[in-house]
Amino acid sequence: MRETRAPTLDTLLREGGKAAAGSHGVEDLVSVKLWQNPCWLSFRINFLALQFNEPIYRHIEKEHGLARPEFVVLYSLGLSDGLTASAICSSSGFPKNTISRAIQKLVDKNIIRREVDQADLRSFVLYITDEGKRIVDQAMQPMVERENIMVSSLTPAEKLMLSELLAKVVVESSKWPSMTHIEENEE
Amino acid sequence: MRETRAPTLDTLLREGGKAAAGSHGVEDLVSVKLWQNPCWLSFRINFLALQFNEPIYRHIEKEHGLARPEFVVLYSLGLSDGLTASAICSSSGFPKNTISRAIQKLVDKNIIRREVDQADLRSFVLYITDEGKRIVDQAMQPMVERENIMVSSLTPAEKLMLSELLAKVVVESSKWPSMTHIEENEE
DNA sequence: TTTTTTTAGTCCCGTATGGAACTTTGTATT
DNA sequence: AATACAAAGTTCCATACGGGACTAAAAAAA
Repeated sequence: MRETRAPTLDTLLREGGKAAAGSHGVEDLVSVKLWQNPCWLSFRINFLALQFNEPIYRHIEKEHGLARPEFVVLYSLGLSDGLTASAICSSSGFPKNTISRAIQKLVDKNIIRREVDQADLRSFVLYITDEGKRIVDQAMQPMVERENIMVSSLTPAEKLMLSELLAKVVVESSKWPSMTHIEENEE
Repeated sequence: MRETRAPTLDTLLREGGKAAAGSHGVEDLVSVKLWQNPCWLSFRINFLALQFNEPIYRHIEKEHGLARPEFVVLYSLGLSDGLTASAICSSSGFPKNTISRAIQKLVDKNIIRREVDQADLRSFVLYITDEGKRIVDQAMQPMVERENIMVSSLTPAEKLMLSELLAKVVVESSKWPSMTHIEENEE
């Protein structure tokens, strides 16, 4: 009867939502990765990121001829015009050379415009063009739709809760240690 | 006074957690992407995935000489030994040629072992070796630690809630439309 | 049984990617 | 003011990646 003692928090987290889910539908290995995984969070997050990104970026590539880094730049400017390359880098996580190339392509395609920042001659300020706006607007629709589909099984209250919890984690992310030198077990 | 009417659900979702967060710490563009973004979910998810993956995989590469696809294979086998390549593909989202290459490298390094499946001569069953087990065990520690750091600002109840909500979404993912032919606005 | 279609995995190849070095400008230091 | 240091972008280069064609085996259809 030792088996019936209260489960640890770790176990609870790992098996979070298992009871509610039953076992229908989900692929075998997916359910293992869901319920028997010490890294409950990273699997869930990565899996969902992938499920979202893969079809969306494939579609954007087909429809607008933009690769992912290009669209990331465009999307960022769509949310906040007049950005600098490095701002886009740090908010998106792409390395600066990748973003640099993306910017050049977008400039060539007349989707964005680039002006020297008079306050800092090293950097450029980027502006979205009308053509660019047209593209983001159009590309946004499928993205929003897919998001809605993804959370369609949640109640409004649950959606809100999810949004808030994730936001909380994102906000705290600036305080996480940089993990540059993780404890080296072997010297 | 029109502005004071109740916000829509969309607005609530987008601004989920804003009140609680204040504006301290978070980078400018990050907070725009958090609070003024029609795609609240995908940004949060992608951002967190990145914050997790980038340092972890850099570390694994440095410490064990394994690229991301290789580690994905190894990790999968660590959770459930005796898998087939295609199972790993569909649970991880990597294309099969990438996984195939990763498997070959791992076999060469004696980290996994590959046997022909007698029941289906096309496929191979993969097994983790002792060396492989050693590596996963060792690589797991920093992953778990980083996860814990990521959610360290949440209460146990919140962690559990987050785990359950994400799991629920993952479980439903098998039912999402494939999005192969998104509504083509232009012919 | 024969034929057709799907599935598992590999191979080929062009390209996008990201590390590292480099240039230029701005900021700290002395 | 001179010197060192950091930051913004670009360029170079090796390579990992993924699309697509291909082979072989299994399943489905005829």
